[in-house]
Amino acid sequence: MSTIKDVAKLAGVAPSTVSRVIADSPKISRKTKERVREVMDELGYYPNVHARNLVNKATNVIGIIMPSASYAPFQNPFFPEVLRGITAQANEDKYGLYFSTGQTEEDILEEVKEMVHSRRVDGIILLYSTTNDPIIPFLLKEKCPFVVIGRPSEQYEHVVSYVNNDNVKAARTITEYVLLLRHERIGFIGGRKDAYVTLDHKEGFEQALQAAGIEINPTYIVYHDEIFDGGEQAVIELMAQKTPPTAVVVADDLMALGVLRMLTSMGYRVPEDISVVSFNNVLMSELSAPPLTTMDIYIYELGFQAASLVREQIASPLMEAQARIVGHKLVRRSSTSRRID
Amino acid sequence: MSTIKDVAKLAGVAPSTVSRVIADSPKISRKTKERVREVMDELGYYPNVHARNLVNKATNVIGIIMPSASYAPFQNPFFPEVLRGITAQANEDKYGLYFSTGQTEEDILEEVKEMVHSRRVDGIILLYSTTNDPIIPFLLKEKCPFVVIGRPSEQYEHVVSYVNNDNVKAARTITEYVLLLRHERIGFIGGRKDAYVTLDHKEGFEQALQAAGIEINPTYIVYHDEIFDGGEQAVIELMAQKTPPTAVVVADDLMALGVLRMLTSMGYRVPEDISVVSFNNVLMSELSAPPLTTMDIYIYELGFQAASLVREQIASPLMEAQARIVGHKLVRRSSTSRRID
DNA sequence: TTGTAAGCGTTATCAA
DNA sequence: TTGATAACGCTTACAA
Repeated sequence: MSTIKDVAKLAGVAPSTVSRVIADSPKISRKTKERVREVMDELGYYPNVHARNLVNKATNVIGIIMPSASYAPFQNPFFPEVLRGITAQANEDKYGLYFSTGQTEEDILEEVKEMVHSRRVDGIILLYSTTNDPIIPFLLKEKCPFVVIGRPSEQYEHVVSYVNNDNVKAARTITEYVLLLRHERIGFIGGRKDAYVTLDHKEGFEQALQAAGIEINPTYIVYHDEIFDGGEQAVIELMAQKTPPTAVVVADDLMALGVLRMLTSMGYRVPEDISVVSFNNVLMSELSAPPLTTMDIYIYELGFQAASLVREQIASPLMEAQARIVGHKLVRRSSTSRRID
Repeated sequence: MSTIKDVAKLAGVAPSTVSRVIADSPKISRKTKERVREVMDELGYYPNVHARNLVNKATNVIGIIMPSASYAPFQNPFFPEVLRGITAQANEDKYGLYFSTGQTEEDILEEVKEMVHSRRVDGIILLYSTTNDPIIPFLLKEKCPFVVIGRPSEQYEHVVSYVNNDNVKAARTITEYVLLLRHERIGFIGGRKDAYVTLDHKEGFEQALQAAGIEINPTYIVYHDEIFDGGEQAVIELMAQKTPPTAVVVADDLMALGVLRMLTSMGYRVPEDISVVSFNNVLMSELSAPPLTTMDIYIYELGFQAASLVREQIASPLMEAQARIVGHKLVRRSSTSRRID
């Protein structure tokens, strides 16, 4: 494995000259550059990243923090899709990606500390957002550039950068759609209770009901973490009531598949007996029976924007925090119909 | 940000002593260790990984190579699941994960070269295996420890380590199952033609037919890359024939969902009119209508074993190549039934 | 335009 | 058991 010195010697120049050629410094003559480059090719020379990072105090690597494995994560196509967006932009920017492997929340916090203190990464993308996440204050304290996908607590709203959907609005809209279909008894199946997306969905859901003058029935509101089983559980809770809902708003497409399955097994027909809507528009939502009416939130774009925002944060560390809101779009399919009495 | 020198000064020892404390060298007195550790805590000291990697010539990082985005990748739950296995084992072993971001095959080869030459990683896991992949000879030439998930070409069989299923056997078994259900006209929908898993599936499929004394009908064998659409396309090709098959063996659960959908839209009933089997047993295969009979290949285990194998390769570079075969298991559900004429 | 030399934060060798 | 000191491979003043 050759070093900069080998190249220098063979090219008959000083190591610093080779370094300048690598950086494509304008102060080096074309002739020298050519000669040095030839030698580099000949030797198959690649700069040692560690030596380079050591002096540069930068790594060109972004740390990607996954939620703890205990929480829905990799099973849900949300993550692969957001990663696809991040990957595309990172590749564009010549950034590398370093992944957290922690299985528990404590693990992950430790990993983040290590990433930052050991200078493993120049910036971080958090793929989730929950209340009271100790990682956010930590990153803030360390002045490490980072972006959260989702949103921080109100407390940090103006100091941390994030990429999010307007989940309140999205939930409000999808609920309004259900209301327009003449449904009045509408259930809400939220995700993990400490995720901001859940809180925001609930807020939008309630706004829609209130605006329609419909009283909020707390027994119609349930929460579940687990991806399919959660949906199935939730259906039991909702449908066991004396006057069950005629429509449900579900946190996530995958959970909605669980809902569909349980409903079907109970003998309900969707959408004739009960309408189902959800969020995310992952591929699967189109293939279910019936295909789901769902809110597309442009997951790929969330990832793409997060990567581009973290690049900006790294480039200008003094830049103030920035929020980017990605759009959403209702995709009408066949899991919803007008209520008939 | 404090360095080893700061710690040394504050603790009243030499930097080399601090280094020994970090390594928990037995030659350092307990008293000194305690004092140094206190100071490290006080200062919030973390070793700089680049300085360390520079002298150690090791990184404790594994490179993960995804297939090019043009090939089915992230959409398919196979990848998240295999990653989950890798992550779990890597975390255990205190290895970090560095991801490729390349979008094209050339991109990816370049990235691999950079990873290896720049000493970014100690070893590599290839998440796919295709014929004529230039990455394998490259890694071999560089003597970089690596493991492929899937298998290398026969040419390299004894020199590269891999973790695979016995895909020939698995395909043979699932085909035999279909044969036992009295089907004789059986279609085969393979995946990407240059993937070894496809070749092996086909081999097993044909073995089963031959053993049953059934002639192989080339018009019953089709290939498709794209995940759902491929399944749908394939159905058209297969069912448009004068005597269409009464059962199909599909490369992948997701593709099978496409198959199911197209079949349904054409008015065929599954399994009454036509039986469908596939491979992988991803979560979704249980939720389809009807739930799929599929071959579980223990994807998580593939990832887990790959990570543990690459660790071994890194630890003993002279160790000879090793193959690990993960089991498989037929999961009978409702997409198959006895042929009735 | 190029070369010399110091320094980035570690670890390891050799003395003490 | 501990301390000096020389690497590791690169970048960047500062000189030339």
